[in-house]
Amino acid sequence: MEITQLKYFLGVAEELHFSKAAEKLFITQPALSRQIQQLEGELGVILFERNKRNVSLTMAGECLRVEAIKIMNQLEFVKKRVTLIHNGEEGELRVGHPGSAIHSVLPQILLEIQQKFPKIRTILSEEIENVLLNAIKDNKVDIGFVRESIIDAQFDSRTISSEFLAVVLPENHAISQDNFIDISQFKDEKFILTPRQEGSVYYDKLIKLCERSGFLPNIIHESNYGATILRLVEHNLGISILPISYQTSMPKGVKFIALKTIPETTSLSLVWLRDNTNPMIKNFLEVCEGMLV
Amino acid sequence: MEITQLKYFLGVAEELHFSKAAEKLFITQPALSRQIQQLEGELGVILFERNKRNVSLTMAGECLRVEAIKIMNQLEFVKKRVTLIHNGEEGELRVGHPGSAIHSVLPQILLEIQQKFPKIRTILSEEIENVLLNAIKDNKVDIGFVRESIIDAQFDSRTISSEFLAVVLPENHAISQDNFIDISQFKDEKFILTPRQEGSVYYDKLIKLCERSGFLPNIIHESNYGATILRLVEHNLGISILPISYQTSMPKGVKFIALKTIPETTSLSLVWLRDNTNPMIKNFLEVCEGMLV
DNA sequence: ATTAATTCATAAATAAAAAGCATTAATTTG
DNA sequence: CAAATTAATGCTTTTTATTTATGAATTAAT
Repeated sequence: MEITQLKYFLGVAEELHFSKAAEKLFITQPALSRQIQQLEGELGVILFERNKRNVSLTMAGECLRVEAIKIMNQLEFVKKRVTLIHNGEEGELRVGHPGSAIHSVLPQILLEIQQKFPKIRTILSEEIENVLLNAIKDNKVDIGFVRESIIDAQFDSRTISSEFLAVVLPENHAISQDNFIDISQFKDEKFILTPRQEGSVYYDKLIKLCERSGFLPNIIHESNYGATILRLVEHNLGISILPISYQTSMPKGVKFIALKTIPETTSLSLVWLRDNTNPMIKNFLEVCEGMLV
Repeated sequence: MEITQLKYFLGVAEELHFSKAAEKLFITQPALSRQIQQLEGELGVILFERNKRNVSLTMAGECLRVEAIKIMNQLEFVKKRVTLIHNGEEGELRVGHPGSAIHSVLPQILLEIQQKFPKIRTILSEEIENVLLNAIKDNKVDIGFVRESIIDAQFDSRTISSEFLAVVLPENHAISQDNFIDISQFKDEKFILTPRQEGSVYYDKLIKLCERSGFLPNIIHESNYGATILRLVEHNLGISILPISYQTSMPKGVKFIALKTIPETTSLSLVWLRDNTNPMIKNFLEVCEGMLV
């Protein structure tokens, strides 16, 4: 049994006339007769009662008609769906992100994805950088947000935004925007930073920043979560350096001093496995770039 | 897209190996590769990620796999169903019958049908003979029970049983089995019979029976329904002649006197339209004959 | 590093299937 | 009864699918 045969069968079932059906199907009448005979032969069933003048469906034929219509519709449906998936317009995209992203770009991006590709379902997982990268390698996550770009042959990455860093101080701290000159002013402070992770460019960048100003930060607390760091600063447990975008979710008891020189910027990149063929990655990137350039 | 292509696709999707799949499908590997390429081309979608050493399903491929399995199962289901219908083992059979049949053979027949062909659904309609025959002609009923056989070119019929007639008397009637000789004994009685219908052999038979005994019955009531007639007899409104099988549903206040000569028998036949192709008719007949011979 | 083995893709040849054309047989209509 | 209609049949051509043979890329082994 072939789809073409079912199509022919439905043609005859609709017209109840071989010649007319053949015309509609753009084949000759004998070809059509043959195919129906063949279908009947294979099924071992008479589908049409034809008595030289009238063609009508048998009960078996009527049953096949109903079912064949269903099958044809299902087939059409599959074609459409498969195309959507191929074009990355439907499916599940597993997005990993650091806690910080949820405070900055992620909500807008997800909103935009929802609007442009309503059939894409995003599955978010918040992970610290090295866990996230491993998840991507293990194909548990399709695409992830990381600070600074990654140098690794198996990954592909694209920088989607760049922002200044900022010193985060408790509100009552002596130094403010007005009397701030350089971060060397904080050389004797206690620092709360993200933990040093294997291969994390972001951490190294922060350390180098201090080194260039002639001191090594005295790190007394570590936390992966920007929100936690902000709270610690608020309670006078130390100061920190964070991407400026955290300012939007800043608690009342802290203040930000933006660092506005070129080396004092941090970039946000998307990273994915070079040979991950999930077609949604392409569209996800497009949306991200379209929004953040 | 053809069924064969889907079958091939599922083969590869299962093995994830073209050569092995080809072997299982009893074709050569290039033939398989070609068909998959063709399918991909037609859908405009890549179904397999093949990198010379590994074959894996893309997301689109995975979607097609799931749906193709459904379609193949549906196809198998249809094949079976259509065969059942063709063999008259499934479907609806519309059976018309006179009221009398429900008191005699019909219950057993339906039970037997249920057991032998559990997928056949019977739709009963009780009709008096001429209405029933018209319903059959109009293809509203597939097969019907009638008393005596029908002489009509468009019908086919088969006699399935034959039984004696019986005189039905009120319990207190002077004549009983002991002193009964001949129905001429009832020549002065009031009769309750079925109504005279166009072309009804049964009615004519009853009249002839009386004529042969030298009288014309004095018919004072008519009713199509044997049960009604029995009640009328019970209440002393007259006597009747009915097929002996009514004895099984005889009320207390009546008695039966069987008429045991050959002309005093009545046959029960099944009648259907000669060109009704409902395949269940054949099986229905078989069951009826198997039971009642 | 070279060789052997595996495996999917491609090309040309062959086989199979489908479609077309011409015609027939049966039936209906004027 | 002739003309028209319509599905089936026989034969030919065209199209499609399959096979055979081969190539290219990759991995594994000596």
